[in-house]
Amino acid sequence: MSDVAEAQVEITLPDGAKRTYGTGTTGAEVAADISKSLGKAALACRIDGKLADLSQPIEHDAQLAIVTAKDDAALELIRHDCAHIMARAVQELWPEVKVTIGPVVDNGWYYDFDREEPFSDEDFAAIEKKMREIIAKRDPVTTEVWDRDRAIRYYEANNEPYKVELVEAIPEGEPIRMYWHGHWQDLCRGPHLVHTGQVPADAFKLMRVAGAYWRGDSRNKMLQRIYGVAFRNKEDLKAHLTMLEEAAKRDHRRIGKEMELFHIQEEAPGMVFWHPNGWSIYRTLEDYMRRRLAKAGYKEIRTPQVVDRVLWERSGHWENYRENMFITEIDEGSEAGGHANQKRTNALKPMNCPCHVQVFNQGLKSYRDLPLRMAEFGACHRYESSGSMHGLMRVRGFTQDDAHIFCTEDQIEEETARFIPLLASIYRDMGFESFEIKLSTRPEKRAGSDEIWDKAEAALESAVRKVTNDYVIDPGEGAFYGPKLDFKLTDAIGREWQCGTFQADFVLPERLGAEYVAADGTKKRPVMMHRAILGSFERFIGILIENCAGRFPLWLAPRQVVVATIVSDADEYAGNVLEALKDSGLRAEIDTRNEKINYKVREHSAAHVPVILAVGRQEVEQGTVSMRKLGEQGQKVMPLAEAVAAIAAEAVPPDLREDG
RNA sequence: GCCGGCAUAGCUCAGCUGGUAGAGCAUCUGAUUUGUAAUCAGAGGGCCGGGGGUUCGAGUCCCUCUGCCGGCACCA
Repeated sequence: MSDVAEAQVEITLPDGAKRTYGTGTTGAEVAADISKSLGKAALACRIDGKLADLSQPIEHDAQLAIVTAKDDAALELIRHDCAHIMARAVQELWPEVKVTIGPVVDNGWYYDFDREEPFSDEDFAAIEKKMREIIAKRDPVTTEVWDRDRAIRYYEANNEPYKVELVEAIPEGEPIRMYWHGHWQDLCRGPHLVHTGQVPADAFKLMRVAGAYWRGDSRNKMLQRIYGVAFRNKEDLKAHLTMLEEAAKRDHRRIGKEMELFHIQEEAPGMVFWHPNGWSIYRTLEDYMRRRLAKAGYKEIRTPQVVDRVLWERSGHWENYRENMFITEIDEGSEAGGHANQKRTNALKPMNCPCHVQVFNQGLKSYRDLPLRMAEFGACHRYESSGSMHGLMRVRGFTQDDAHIFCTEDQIEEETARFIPLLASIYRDMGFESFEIKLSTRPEKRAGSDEIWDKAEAALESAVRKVTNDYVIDPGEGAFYGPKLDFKLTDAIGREWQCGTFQADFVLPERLGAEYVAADGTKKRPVMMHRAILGSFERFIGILIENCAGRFPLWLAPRQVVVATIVSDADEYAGNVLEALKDSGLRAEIDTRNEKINYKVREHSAAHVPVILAVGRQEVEQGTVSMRKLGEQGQKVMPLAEAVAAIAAEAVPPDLREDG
């Protein structure tokens, strides 16, 4: 032991400087040694790149970096300590509450508690106050590594059953780290700040309380989760709260109401009533997709929405998906006098694939027909659980931009390679520049031989690589019937949405007996590729609304132009302007109300109308219009024909533009 | 489905500890003919989400159903 005590470690700092200390020195000591101010500012450290407590002894030569408030890691530390400080505050206020886990999440943290009484908004104020008291105390944060039995006994003695479970779950060989924030104790991986006073007292806020299952399993008890946000300083917190307000303003449910796009009502939860403005967007989008798919070699079809259970039994949906299906039962034959009350059970289709196989199965298919790309704007219904519905984003009745590609195993790669650029181009046209690709590979429980999985996974991956090396693999996350690619796009405020998908299926063609005649004259099974780009029209329009905050690009805007009169003497001329716009295929409306032009401009601008053409006496005399574009200050007076041509040119859908 | 919250005029919301409803915007009517983000005046408008209960009396308290909101779970 004495050898060790005398031994020295060489510490290399980020600027390359080397310093020598006794073995077991700590980051705190080194920081204080470098300078008094650094010693004070130090929050934590990195030992050989790994974030660690300042109090952690350094036993070997190491790279050491001191983490201060400027460091990116500081935020995470602050949030993590907030979680502990909040848990301590809660237990000081209500000692009977049992603590569980409290990780850092985007912008803040949460902590799950087991408490009989629900937390109320009033409780939040009390908890925040208590947290500030704890911060003001500047209680030191200390840590020890305990052995498992001791930790378990400790938590049993303290009546913290969840902590006992957590300790038991820590894998052999991993340290069981106990932390104290002052007198209050928690099990934690760490690292933590040096003392509670390093958390800014004015830069955190408790946001909301929500239910959450213990360990995320719905069979377990529901706990109460308190979410909070924390930042380096008051200004950042304020900026974040402002950002949340801005995000709320682009909520598609709110904009949908304001712009009269759609509504949903109690008698049809999760089903959309599209209003004229919303339906205009929908149809414009559908027309666009129809052109894109036709150009990409897809044949559009249409299949029934109500189908006998027999088909669902054959496809496997009856067994695996029934609880998500709308089922109808009707009496047949009772009136005809035959067998009374024969029941026939149908289901509303939750997916289009079985129907598409039926179309494929009509007539004998040759290998020369493959790949066969069968597209449908398929109206589907799924009985989604009541708690999962959300505006247009998660509904029970929706229409997919669905297609199935029937092909040979050898064609999977080529079809994948065709699909990805099509998807990218469509996303770009919709205003989304970037997206992520995820490859999900074979799960434990699966159908199909290893050979075919090997082949399909390799085909998907190789096709992706032709486009980009920027993709992630999610092992074991594939469907039981085949591997898949998922595509996630990023919207204007940085949120990600999974829309596109490209999935191989080895099972359904088998179950529904799809086959083709191969070149050698034998019958073979095709592989089926399920694929969608938008996902569903409903959800995608929801995403579009939030992405542009209701200010649609001209080609998608439901009302492209409003002609607004300044004086009633201009009414007749305004009518002519309207006709000219409509003749050019533009969606235009006229506003001859007895209101000031200020009023009209304000109202139509608020409604996100892209172009307002104001006409007064001057315009009538000169045959001009005064054009005002949304988002721009001021206006331009120009001859009517010129204005119409300019607007019409801008309103051409992106796939039909000359400049491509 | 689970936990918590919410449901009042077309919209956004107020209505304290129970005493048969109120504002702004919108709508309608009238005046005003107006030059680029709100002209003025007046009027109409509500089974207070549905059902049940407590009470002399319920928008307000209790139970229940439905829907919505925030999460969680789900999303072969």
